[in-house]
Amino acid sequence: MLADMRILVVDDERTLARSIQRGLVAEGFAVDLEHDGTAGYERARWGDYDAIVLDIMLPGRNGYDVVTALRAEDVWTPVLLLSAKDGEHDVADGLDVGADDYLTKPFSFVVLVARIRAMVRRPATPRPAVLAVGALELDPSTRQVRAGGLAVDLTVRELALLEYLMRHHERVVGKVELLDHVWDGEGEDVNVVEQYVGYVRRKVGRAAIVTVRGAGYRAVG
Amino acid sequence: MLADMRILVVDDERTLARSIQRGLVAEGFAVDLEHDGTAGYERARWGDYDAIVLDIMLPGRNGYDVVTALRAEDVWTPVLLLSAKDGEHDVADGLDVGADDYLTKPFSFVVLVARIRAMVRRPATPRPAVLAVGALELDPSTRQVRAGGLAVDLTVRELALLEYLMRHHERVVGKVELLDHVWDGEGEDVNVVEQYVGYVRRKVGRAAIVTVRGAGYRAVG
DNA sequence: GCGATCTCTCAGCGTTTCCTCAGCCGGCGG
DNA sequence: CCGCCGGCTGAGGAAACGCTGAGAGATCGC
Repeated sequence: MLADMRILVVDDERTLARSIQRGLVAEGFAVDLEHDGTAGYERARWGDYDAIVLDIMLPGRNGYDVVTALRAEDVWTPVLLLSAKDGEHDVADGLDVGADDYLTKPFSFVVLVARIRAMVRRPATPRPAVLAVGALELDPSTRQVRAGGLAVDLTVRELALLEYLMRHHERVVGKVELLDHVWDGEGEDVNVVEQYVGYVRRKVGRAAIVTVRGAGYRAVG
Repeated sequence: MLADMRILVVDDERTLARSIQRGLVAEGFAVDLEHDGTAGYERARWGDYDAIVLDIMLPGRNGYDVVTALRAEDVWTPVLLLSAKDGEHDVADGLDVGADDYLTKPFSFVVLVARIRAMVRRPATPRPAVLAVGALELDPSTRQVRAGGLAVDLTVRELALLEYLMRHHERVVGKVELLDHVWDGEGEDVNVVEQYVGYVRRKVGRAAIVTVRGAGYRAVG
């Protein structure tokens, strides 16, 4: 079952990288090492791996960057991020950006293996290039938005807001959550969110975003 | 964000359990203690916790056993296992059986807290998407409720009440218990509960919630 | 430097929601 | 038969919630 599972490990702490490699090899994986972001990215892009273990803090380009770039290049190899800190935002951001899982250092080796196995087992869900919810379409790469076929112009904030709502349209998204992810500020007033929901509604149509009183908003197109 | 995070700690080493409790309380969690597997299981099953810290070696039933039983009962509260030995296999077994994370004793308290936070944050274990009791369906993520197929609109309080009743539909739920869990207030009047049961009944149908005189309510759909 | 654009704060408004109060109903025990 | 207790519900005021117009800084291009 593990025959021919190829894993790329990108971490600049060479001792740690080595020991991860040794451990994974003992588990039957074929493991390649890389020690900086740029090289890691190139290798991940062409290397045909089954999984990538990626440190966030890296020389060259950081982990988020590498994942974003890979996903933009249509490389959907499962990525497990290694994070030195355990602040909430970096983890959430990593997952947002297209990583599949994460671990906080220091981590247990057994857990690492379990996570990798789970990740590989689980069918990779390539994110579609453009988001579509009902009559709404949003292409993150070109920043173009169409509502019911016709193009609308959104400012940066408006777009970020709509994109987040569309990425999570299957559930109700709370205002504080939006504040966290779209405004990445802490002590702000949720009224900004309301104001911007208003702006977006005026541009894409009132019905595209429904208010769920006491809970938040939901994109329905 | 930590407001109202309830944690159950099950460990037969009372000194250790106490000190974990003290530490977690200082971190802003509400913590209950239990010292053997059987009691721990019962409490975990009914207690509506946000996370469970569970020793593997326990009198009564062991940790694996408890997790397995909980998962079988459809309780998906995140579980962190505490293992005394650090052979790898027992840990892997624990994760296989449905635990979310584990720590080997002795562990650092900071790590424990970080793991708990991570566990609670991430929807690791698949919680079944919708609750269903008789003709009632409730989807917590979209906050949608259907009674006999047709959608009904509930306010925040009404929804919380119905959700609690549905999550515990196999037994009668007392008014004071509802006051505790749905209103998280102390010295309130149970009349609020009666009032809201009335509201919900009007919306989802009179028969969905039966009154058990002198005892409380029960969701039957 | 100056206007245009964008972002965010503030205050006010109408509406919904929440909770309290008080009266009502109905079963049950005396 | 009557009174009591537990449960139910209509009414209404207070508070919370969500939306929006106005406008002040900030930023950017010209």
